[in-house]
Amino acid sequence: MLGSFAKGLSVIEAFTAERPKLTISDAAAVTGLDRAAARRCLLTLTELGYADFDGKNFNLTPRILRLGTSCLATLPLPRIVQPLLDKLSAEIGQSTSVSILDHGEIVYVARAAQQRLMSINLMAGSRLPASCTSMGRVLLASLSDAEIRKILKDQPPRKRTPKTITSPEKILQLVKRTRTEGFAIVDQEIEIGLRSIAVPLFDSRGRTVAALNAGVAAVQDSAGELKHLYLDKLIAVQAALKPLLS
Amino acid sequence: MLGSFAKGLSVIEAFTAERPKLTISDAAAVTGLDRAAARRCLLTLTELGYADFDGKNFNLTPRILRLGTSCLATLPLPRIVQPLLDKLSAEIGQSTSVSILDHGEIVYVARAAQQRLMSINLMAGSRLPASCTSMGRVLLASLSDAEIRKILKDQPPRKRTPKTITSPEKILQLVKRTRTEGFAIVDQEIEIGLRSIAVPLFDSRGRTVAALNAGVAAVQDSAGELKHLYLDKLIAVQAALKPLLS
DNA sequence: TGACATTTGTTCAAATTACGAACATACTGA
DNA sequence: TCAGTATGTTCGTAATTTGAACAAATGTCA
Repeated sequence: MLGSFAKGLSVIEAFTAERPKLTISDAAAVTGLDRAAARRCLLTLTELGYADFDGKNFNLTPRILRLGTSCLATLPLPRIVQPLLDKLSAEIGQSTSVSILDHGEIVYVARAAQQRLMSINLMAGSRLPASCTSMGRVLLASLSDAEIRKILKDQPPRKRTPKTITSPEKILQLVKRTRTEGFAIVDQEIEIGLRSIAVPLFDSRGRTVAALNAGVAAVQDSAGELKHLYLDKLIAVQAALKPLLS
Repeated sequence: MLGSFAKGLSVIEAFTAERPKLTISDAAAVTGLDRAAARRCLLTLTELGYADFDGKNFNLTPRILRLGTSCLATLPLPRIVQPLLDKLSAEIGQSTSVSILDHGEIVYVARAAQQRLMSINLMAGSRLPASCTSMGRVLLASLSDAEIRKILKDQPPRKRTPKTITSPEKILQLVKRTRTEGFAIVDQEIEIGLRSIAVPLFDSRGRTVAALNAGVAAVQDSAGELKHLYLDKLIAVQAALKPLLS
């Protein structure tokens, strides 16, 4: 285990949208490193061109995107699903997305946006909690109950709207239902005004590798209508993609 | 300079779409590290959850996206430009994008795709050479001639299509013209069948911070028509964004 | 099939590097 | 202005990395 490598990575992760600029002390506080170690990491990042230093604050440069993007590029998934996603999105007139699971979070890997529904700007690489999203529920359904419980325990669901379900047992129940029904509907749990329906995407061997969803403005359709309006179309894409995914 | 941090980062960059899986020896060969060093980096990545090991090959996990995305999230740009980008794209019926410069490459930070024109799938974080793209020419125009020459020398333009201009002096001339005209048109230099027109995006102090473009299928409009069809709309967005960018 | 060659992965003492307590410097508020 | 606090930097010590040497696996030819 290369200690300084691990520390350096934690320093990179310390930069977020809320904290785009960090001083040495900031970085030390966020990462739990001492100031000297944080300084060494930041100086190294700067020397390598991954960060800038204006005499006071450090901030990441676009070069950092090479790291994350080298992985998105690594995934064959986006390229395979994007055409079908665009087609589906145009067909149903709604935003559609594909995401994968990373511990307790879903990570968007492809997206076909129709109009901006959400206050936050989702793009490939964006993350949302799995427990309160339709794609998350569908992805959790592919795990064992024990794994789901561990995730819900390690990252307790936060109440993002008054409708967010935060009880681990209730979520586990909903995930179990998703397992038998083959889809998940989430009603304004991530953001008021937004409902979504998701289905799993299977590879050719039948393993869940991703989730596909459609997001709909709450004013448009009721939660109950989502199934009748969109499930068939989602299932069709699911079937079309199955032989294409390794 | 934390050596093992630097080496670790180079190992992450060794993973690409073409080489999504690497053995220890592969990684060593690509990065120029010796096998022992490459091994330590890969094992560390695996231990931290950034990579998987199947007994033979290593591959990156979605967790890696936290690194790159923490930077995209860092940029206020995507969130500011996306709404106007969507609007522009719908208005002109063409794909539009915003990118920034990173050394000799442009990095997409936001995109509103209308229909897939290009064979490659562009998304936030994608990179293309600056020298043969309309946004790249516009961004290069904000640099000094010496800086441009250095970039063209360090990363010699590759012929991507028969129409790609690769002569450094010819490119410099085109960039100079872009400087006076305020826009750039590139005709099938990045991919046959694709033309594009770009303008710079200025912050409130008048500094070039990004570029905005529209990509058009070559069958639709001639290169000459691009200016009359789209330049006004691009300029309008440029003006609308100027006070919004710090 | 077996023996040789080559490639890949792993170990460990030597050498280099990182660590962090201590020091210096820059703020901050009374 | 000055004490108090927070932030940044240095340097001897201690831990980590290094890479040559070894072992294991894989490929190849008779």
